[in-house]
Amino acid sequence: MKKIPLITLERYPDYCNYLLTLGEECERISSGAIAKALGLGEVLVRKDLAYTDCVGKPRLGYNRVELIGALRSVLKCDVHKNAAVIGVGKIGHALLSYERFEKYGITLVCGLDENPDVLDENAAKPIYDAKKLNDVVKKYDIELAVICVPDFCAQTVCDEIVASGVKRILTFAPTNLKVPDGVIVRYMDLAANLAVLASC
Amino acid sequence: MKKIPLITLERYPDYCNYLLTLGEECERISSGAIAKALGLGEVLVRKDLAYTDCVGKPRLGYNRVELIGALRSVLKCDVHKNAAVIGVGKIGHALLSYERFEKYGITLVCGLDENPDVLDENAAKPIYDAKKLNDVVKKYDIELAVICVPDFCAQTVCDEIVASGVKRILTFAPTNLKVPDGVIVRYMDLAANLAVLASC
DNA sequence: TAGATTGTTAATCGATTAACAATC
DNA sequence: TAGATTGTTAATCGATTAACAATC
Repeated sequence: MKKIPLITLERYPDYCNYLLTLGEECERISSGAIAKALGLGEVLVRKDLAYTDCVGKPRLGYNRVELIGALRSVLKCDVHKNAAVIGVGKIGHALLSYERFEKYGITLVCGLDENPDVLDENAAKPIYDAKKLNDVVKKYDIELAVICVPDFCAQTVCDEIVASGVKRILTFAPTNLKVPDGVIVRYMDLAANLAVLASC
Repeated sequence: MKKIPLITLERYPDYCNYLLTLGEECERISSGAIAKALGLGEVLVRKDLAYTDCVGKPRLGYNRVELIGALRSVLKCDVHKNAAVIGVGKIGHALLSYERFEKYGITLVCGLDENPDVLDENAAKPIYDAKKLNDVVKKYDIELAVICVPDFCAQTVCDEIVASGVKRILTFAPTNLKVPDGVIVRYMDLAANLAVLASC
């Protein structure tokens, strides 16, 4: 099984979301229809889908339900994963009550913060002292960390996360993080995105 | 002046942020140093910077302050722009108190929502009735709209935004938006990003 | 069967990297 | 001057699109 290019993987949630908007009355769908709905080329859609183990039938297209299953399988939606937010300010707090991660098999189980005022170990989504990072990672089997701390301490927090054994990091801090091989970082710089949008 | 590729433009905030972390004691910097700090190729850095009007000097590199200015100029940071959030749930609310947009010359001036319970026209960042979208866009000269409404009404809200004359839209809803030519949409799907991170 | 749609191979396009002359 | 670093031209790499035979 050939490795799926990141750029293809990044389109999979879009395919999933679109296919899910189509009701039960849609049993089969062609690459051309998907392409048109998402504004992509139809050959690109077929190339992307060819990485999954869902095969289309000439003349009939793809089975919608089967295709969703194949995409979700690549996205590992059926393997449950736990995530934690480090830094529970406004953004971190908003993420903790964000429900949408579940559809990809991800539960944001808790937050961690240095500020004693925001700690609450008994909440539905508990907020632990940042010093307990190692224990929390072990207790919940955290595989994904979301960094929502202020810019200046992002690298320090990142180092602690890496030391705790977590290998996947999503960061909202606009800082280029240095991580060892094997650790993957994705960046979500809200301000930069808005700035690029404004200037293009 | 040749059009700057989007992928280059998307790296400009990273260059800016890095250059700003260097203090006054750094007067000049080479493409190699920037490349190393950001994990890019040094020729790529020079290619990217060549789109700005900052020219480097062989042997000396680029003047740091001048380069920041040139990057900010392309990113139009010195042209002030107003933005509004449509949908003031947890995420929309967090964005309203997010200060980081200012460094790119963008002010998130207000929110709009359908829910009468969250409205507050007298707050520092007022929240208006969504019905007043046209008036708000005119009153504040809104150039950027951030969609934070639930998935199912994202397209409807998007259509209203387009009708109000706003041509730049950042959306947190995981829905492919149909917009007329000339309107640009950028997508910020938090859950999808975490899912891709988890599966790559 | 005929025709729509797939999967694949070849061509194109754009982005990155390599090579190198120019120059401070 | 000599050497580090730029800017540019050529080569490579990867992603997208075009063409088309296979097939349901």
